Amino acid sequence: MPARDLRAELIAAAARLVERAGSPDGVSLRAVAREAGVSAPAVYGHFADLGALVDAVLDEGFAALGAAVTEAVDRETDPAARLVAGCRAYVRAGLAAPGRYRAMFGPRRVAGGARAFGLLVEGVGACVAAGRSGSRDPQADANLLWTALHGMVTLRAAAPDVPWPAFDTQLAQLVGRLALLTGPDAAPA
Amino acid sequence: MPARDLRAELIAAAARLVERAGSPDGVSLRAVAREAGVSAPAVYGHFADLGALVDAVLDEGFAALGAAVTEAVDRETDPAARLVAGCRAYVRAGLAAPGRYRAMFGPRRVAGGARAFGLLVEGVGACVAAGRSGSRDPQADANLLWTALHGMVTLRAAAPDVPWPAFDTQLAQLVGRLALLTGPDAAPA
DNA sequence: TGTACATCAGTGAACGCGCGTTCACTGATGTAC
DNA sequence: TGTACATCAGTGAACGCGCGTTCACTGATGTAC
Repeated sequence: MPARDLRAELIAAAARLVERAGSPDGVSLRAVAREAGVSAPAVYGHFADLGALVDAVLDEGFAALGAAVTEAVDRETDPAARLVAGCRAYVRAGLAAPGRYRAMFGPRRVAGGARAFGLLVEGVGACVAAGRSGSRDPQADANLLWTALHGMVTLRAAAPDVPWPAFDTQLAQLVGRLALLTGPDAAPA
Repeated sequence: MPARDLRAELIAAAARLVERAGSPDGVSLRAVAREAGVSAPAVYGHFADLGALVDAVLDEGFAALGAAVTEAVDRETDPAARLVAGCRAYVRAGLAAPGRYRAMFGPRRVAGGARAFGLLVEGVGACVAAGRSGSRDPQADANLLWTALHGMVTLRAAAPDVPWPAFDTQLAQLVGRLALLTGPDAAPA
């Protein structure tokens, strides 16, 4: 193991700047090097250019998002509870690094989001199979759900001063109504 | 009336660049001047600096969004139809200039969004009063709705290549389920 | 109507700055003998 | 163990560029007489 892993340090430094800027623009290679305490040309030893470095930051973001959701889902057994837990983890993970999340779903990129969507389709499908959801089109309803979760992350991040409704309540209502859950996890009112 | 209204032309040019960049960063004063066919110092005759010019672009965006929603709502009489029409207009207007919409809800700013939210609360309240919605908390449900509409704009804009469900169907389902509509505009499945 | 002048929106040149990228270099680490 | 050398990650100086902003200017438009 080397004394330091400059590649990882550069990604971490760039992630901090992306987080601050909420956008890949406005992050400069020189600023990343400065943040990492290293000269600017040192970056070229690890990344072809600034674009590759930012790509690495966003890829890591998608990996973290997927891991958070998977981990949360795996902690539950009941299909509806799994769906709710996964959705909660998605929004929480997004809001834990809202600037990076925003950049992940900015112009170009996004490809990594498809994995999260796949998990949602599965989750809704499992609820239907268990008789816990009235969905007649799990794919379409998972789409509604993803749309709403994405909105929850980005709108709360954009306006942190607004007195938003309680997080868990709002999340449970979105999932309950859009995934047409029945039983204990339904949240009609 | 002057031969040309450079102020308006600068706002229009800046709006084009914001649209292209999807972010206020990455738009430079010199680029705006170039786009407007004018020298860079000419900008200072109309705006204090680049920030003020971008602010004008975003303010105009909020005004356009509000006008589109109001106009659509005014074309309907039935409360549920008004709500659906207003929501549809919101998403359509956002997707008509997704880069600008994204910038409007980026770091700082957003204040203009409160007006749209107010219209939504009114709309849900009117449905409740007319017995067309089962909502027991119109404010909270309007919040859910705004969250979902915002997600619909930003997620579709971020991933235009994804085969999204049909626009009107998806919109009607979101509104029907989140505003708890009953009757012809309900969209349970 | 014709001339002299004031106004003022927009210009072109210039400034200092941070940027991405290149290049020859340095100096620490590891290997060969 | 000790010395000579190869490797190679990171440095510092330099380049050309687009940026925001300033300044004195120009030249068209409108007014006064």
